[in-house]
Amino acid sequence: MSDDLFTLLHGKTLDALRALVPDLAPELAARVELTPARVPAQGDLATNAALIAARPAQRKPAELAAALARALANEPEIDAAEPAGPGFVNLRLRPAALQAELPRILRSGPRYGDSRIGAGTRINVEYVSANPTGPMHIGHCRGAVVGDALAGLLDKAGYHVTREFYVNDAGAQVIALAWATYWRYLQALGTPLTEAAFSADVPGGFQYPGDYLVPIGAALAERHGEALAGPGKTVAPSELWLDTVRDFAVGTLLERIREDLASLGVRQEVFTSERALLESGAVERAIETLRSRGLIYEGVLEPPKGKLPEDWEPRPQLLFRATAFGDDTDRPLRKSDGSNTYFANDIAYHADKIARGAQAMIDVWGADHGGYVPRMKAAVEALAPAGETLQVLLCQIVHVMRGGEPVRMSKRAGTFITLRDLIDEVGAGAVRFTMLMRKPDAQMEFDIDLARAQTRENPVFYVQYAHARCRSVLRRAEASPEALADADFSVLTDPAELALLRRMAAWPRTVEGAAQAREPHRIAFFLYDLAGDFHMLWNRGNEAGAELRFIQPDRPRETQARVGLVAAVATVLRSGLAVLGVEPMEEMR
RNA sequence: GCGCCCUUAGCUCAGUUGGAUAGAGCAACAGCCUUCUAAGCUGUGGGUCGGUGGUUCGAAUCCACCAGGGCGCGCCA
Repeated sequence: MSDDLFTLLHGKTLDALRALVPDLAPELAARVELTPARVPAQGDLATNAALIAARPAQRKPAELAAALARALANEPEIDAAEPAGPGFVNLRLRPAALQAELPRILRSGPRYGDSRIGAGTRINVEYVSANPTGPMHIGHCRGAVVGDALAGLLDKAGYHVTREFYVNDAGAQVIALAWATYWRYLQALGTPLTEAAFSADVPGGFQYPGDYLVPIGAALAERHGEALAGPGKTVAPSELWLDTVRDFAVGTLLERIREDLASLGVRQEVFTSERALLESGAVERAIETLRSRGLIYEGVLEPPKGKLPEDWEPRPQLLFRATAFGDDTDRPLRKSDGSNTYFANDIAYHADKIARGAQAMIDVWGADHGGYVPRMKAAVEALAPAGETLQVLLCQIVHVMRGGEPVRMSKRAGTFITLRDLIDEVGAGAVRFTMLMRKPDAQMEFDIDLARAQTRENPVFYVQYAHARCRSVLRRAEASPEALADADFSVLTDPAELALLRRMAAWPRTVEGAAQAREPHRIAFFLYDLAGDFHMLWNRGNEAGAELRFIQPDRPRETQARVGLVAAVATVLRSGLAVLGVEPMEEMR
């Protein structure tokens, strides 16, 4: 835990409660909360402690609350403690207690709000994990941003985070990619071959007609000349070229994906190749592990309820007993042609993550994979030698809006918006922040015009503007945060200043809550609120009389304290933006 | 037919894991610049938290049923 104001007072509340109710059960103590007051009339903080403990202590909540209030009122940080409502205790802090948070912020710098709730738990966050069959488009973007911000959040909360990308470079879709690239290669050699004519030769049907493979085909032609083609630059047997073309196309596209991700500020340190995993025999090993636990059998599944696939027929299959772990049905591991299902590969992949040391895993997926979650969690539960866990975050669909109209996208028609286009148009920071202003399990509209707007409507701008204003003051004041930490902050007594202090004091608590809930969007909302508090105080400095201007040459004591306050705001804003992976702006003119 | 997600102000959305009188922004109306960035700030109005029951000191939050929207439903990824 951090040693911030909230944590300190939460501890004191629990101590006071235990003094009144000595045999308080730990699970009840864990439910005791200290939360910011909803309305100013209730003071600064409120606790539900008496409500939680009243029943086991066989006391009336209001009476216990009164006793608790009397005890807490003696604490030096607390100005007043009063029982309220059905059994709450409202606490009013001494301004000094809030002011004391400022030196802590200024001395901690970007580490302010760091928490140890993660306790160094090795947690693997896997996100994006697109097929390397084309450029990143906007559909991949939300998962990339949410995963990356979640990783940043968990890192700040004291977890040992691994950021991972699973490269789906095995299976039918990369074969299809190889064929499409081969077509572009033949074209680069000068073979006049229409898509229709070529498609007839492609097993499983032609895919990936997009132009982005043209340069890759050309590069192959340059590197290999006619060596991969048949006589007269025609289609050669695939044994001759498939591996070469596939590896080259996948490698090239993956490199491009990494570049796109980097321009979004996403940097995963681990890229795991599905194909390498398969070639290592990992799938067989994982299945053997499950078999040794009696969780693998040969069986016939019930037909799915509702609409039946036309070619459905009962067939014995190699099955994983997912129902033993809460799934609706057992799940197949082998296809009818004898190859492994994607699920089988994924079991091996998660076993691999565990083998590499992951104690907890988070997968960020698109909502269309929702039906896959129970079986994957079942598999991890079945594998986990030491209780390793899997959580899956599903990101709902993003609808892109421009000029008030939905932007239609079709991969086939090549009208999808690439991630690169989006970043070029609105900027990486705005893309990230905007994506994080929604909880991931709700569908969202991404309004391109709004993300670019320079008004309060646009939260990114609003937060950046607050930071730029802070920096402007600090440039003028020419003071270092370290020196400001020694200022006399007792002059900060205006309600607007205290509100800002209260907000910043809630930062460590916000980090912990967001990390535990796996909800990075809470950080974005916190920053938006903090920026609002700051803009308000700023404008008070423009009022007649200007009592609250930060810099007042004839009042050095006030100036020192207020510039310290501004430095703290800048620090917390930077700290929050860093969690979200957004670069703070020094100036906006 | 079944499963998962969503439904909160005219619009876009929060709601601190069950807390007190449900909050922001936009839009509407009324104000604030000789000043540290007015790209900003202040105020006013606006609600049957989709519906009905239940659980308890207390429900937007948990449970059941219903309605609407989205996603998915042997061997695709």
